[in-house]
Amino acid sequence: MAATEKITIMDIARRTGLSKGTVDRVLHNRGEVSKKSYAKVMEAIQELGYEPNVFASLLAKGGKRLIAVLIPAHENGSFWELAASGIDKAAASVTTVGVDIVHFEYDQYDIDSFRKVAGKMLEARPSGVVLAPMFQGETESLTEELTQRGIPYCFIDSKPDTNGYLAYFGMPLYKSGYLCADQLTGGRDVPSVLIIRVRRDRFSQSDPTVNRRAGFLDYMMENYPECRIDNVFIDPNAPEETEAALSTYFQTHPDVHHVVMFNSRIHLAVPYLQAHPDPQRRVVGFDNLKANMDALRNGTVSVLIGQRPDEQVNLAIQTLAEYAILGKLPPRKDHFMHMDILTSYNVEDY
Amino acid sequence: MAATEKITIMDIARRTGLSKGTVDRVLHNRGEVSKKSYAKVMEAIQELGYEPNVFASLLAKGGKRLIAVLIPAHENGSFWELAASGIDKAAASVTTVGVDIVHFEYDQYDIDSFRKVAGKMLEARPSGVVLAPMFQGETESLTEELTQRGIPYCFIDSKPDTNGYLAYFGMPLYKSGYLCADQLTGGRDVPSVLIIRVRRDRFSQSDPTVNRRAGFLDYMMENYPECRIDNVFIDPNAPEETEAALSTYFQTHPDVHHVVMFNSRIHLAVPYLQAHPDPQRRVVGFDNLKANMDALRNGTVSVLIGQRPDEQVNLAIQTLAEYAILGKLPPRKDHFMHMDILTSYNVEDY
DNA sequence: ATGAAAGCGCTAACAA
DNA sequence: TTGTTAGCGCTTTCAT
Repeated sequence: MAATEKITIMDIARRTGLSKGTVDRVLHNRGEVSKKSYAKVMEAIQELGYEPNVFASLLAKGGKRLIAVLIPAHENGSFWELAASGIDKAAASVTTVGVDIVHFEYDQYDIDSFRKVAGKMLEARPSGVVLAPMFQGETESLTEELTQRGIPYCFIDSKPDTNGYLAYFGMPLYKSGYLCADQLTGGRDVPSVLIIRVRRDRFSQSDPTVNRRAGFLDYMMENYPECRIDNVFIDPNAPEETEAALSTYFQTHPDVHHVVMFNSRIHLAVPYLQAHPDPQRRVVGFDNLKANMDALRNGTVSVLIGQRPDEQVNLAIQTLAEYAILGKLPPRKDHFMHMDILTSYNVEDY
Repeated sequence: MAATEKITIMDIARRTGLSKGTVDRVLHNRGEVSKKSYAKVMEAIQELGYEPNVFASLLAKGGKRLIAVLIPAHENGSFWELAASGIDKAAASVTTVGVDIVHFEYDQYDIDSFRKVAGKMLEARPSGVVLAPMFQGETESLTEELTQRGIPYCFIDSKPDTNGYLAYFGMPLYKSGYLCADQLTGGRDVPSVLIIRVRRDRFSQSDPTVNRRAGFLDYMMENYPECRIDNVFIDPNAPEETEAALSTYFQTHPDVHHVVMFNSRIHLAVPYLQAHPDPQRRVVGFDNLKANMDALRNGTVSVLIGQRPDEQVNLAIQTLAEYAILGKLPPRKDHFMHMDILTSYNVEDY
């Protein structure tokens, strides 16, 4: 696997009758080299099978590279807090190879904050950036800017329909809805299902869960077309209202035992569900927020589908680091992460 | 997060009035240093917050470090083939920091082959070794030898009751049996269960699945004590016999719809099961062998519990590499991996 | 357009 | 026991 591993720029300098300096110049295309010398060097590189020594290069260059992570601010116990936690993990491993990570946060409901923070981020002149596409238009102009500056970037969580990104790490959304339906029904006919939704999402430009919902509904349509599917909308900022909404619903629909939520907020329904137990009930939600996992443990939630957001940012950072430092391209662009099925029996080691 | 990042051994040499050489000596505990100087250097390191520059170190050292992986030979489509596949993954990332990986294989049913291969492995003078403890006694003497030579080692898959290892990566076996039972029953009472076992395991000194079986039986005892549990033994090398055994069993027990196997060989039962479908049947097995995953896809197996053996060896190698190169100790010794629940709906991105 | 030379921070062999 | 020194392979001025 390892080559003879001895050819240095000195070897190729000698071979071409040029100097280390010139060789270096062609190696980095920094002009100031005659066509002739350029060709000679290139040839020698080929023939000798020269491979640069990363350590020497990095040592000589000195300094550090910067990788920026641009994601929504993490309110406590939110999905993005999980994602942010992947930063430290990545930091630990890339810091040893001379790259630092800066974390930029914006308000995911405020496009201006995104613009502002994105600007700040650019000023830091990062060698790579990890980002989650929240505002479509703004994301587009940002990536254009990045492309212009030759700064590579990775998407996590979801990705737009563009193509200039270095890599993407996320869950296959449509399939996650399908999986969710299967876990909810347990593969058995079910007469009715309640979908709890966050009111805001109803009008949100880009509801990240639409694809997931589509997958869910398709599964139901294909397997249990008779199943009745209800929707209840709640407000994440008004717990009492949530309780009231669910209460009202279940009073008129005591026969509904299957409950599902497509975003990471199933924990919002937990207080009501826990206060009104139903031995026949089955509840499925998404993402391993602490509150969700607690609900799994105490039995209020049956199954959680997880996507390791921390691992997503970790991988994105690693990919960027390898590219920025070693010029190593990832084997493929799109990385659909495995969907983890969590129950009370395997949640502990997650 | 990033310190001023400028302190070199030269700084600490000046600070202590000693020379680079001496500082280097204490940095690497290579004796030849007076207690006094040692203390001074250590203090300066603390105060200045010195952190070695990996690149410079690696550049100066030159050459490569070696990490050896010592696991059973991987017959095609076996569990150990999966583990072995983690080697390449790890290789790709550690090779850039100057470490090579050598893979040693032995016959897991032949203790002599283990001895022989272990000897060869030692001759390669690795800086670290990854191993799966198959033969208890031999493993013990090998680890003693490694300790003597100051070579760190990690266990994967399972681990003995010793303590000198750098880290361990594996599935929590007892809990995996518990989880398995829950997936098999779907949390509903079940009148009877068939456990398929490999005959050889019956007398095998160290059946890796005993703990798993214990977890399974405990779950059943606690939740469905009335459930009848049958065992059928099969021979992995005699497919017709397997078919016959299952056939005989199901002829006399047509009412049994729940089937489970605790090792990675559920695929051995697939031909029979597929030929004799039962819409009520539920089958649970372990490990993501290709044949098992195919059975998941075609519906013969309902659930597979996976432990990412490739990830286990990858992590073990990474840990060893970090330790061997950077002297970085892992945050903890024992790493119980998450148990993945695989169904036909989430098997694709695994 | 090209060459010479001074490091980058650390290791290791040799002196002292 | 300690200090000195010559690299490791590459980058980057600064002359030429």
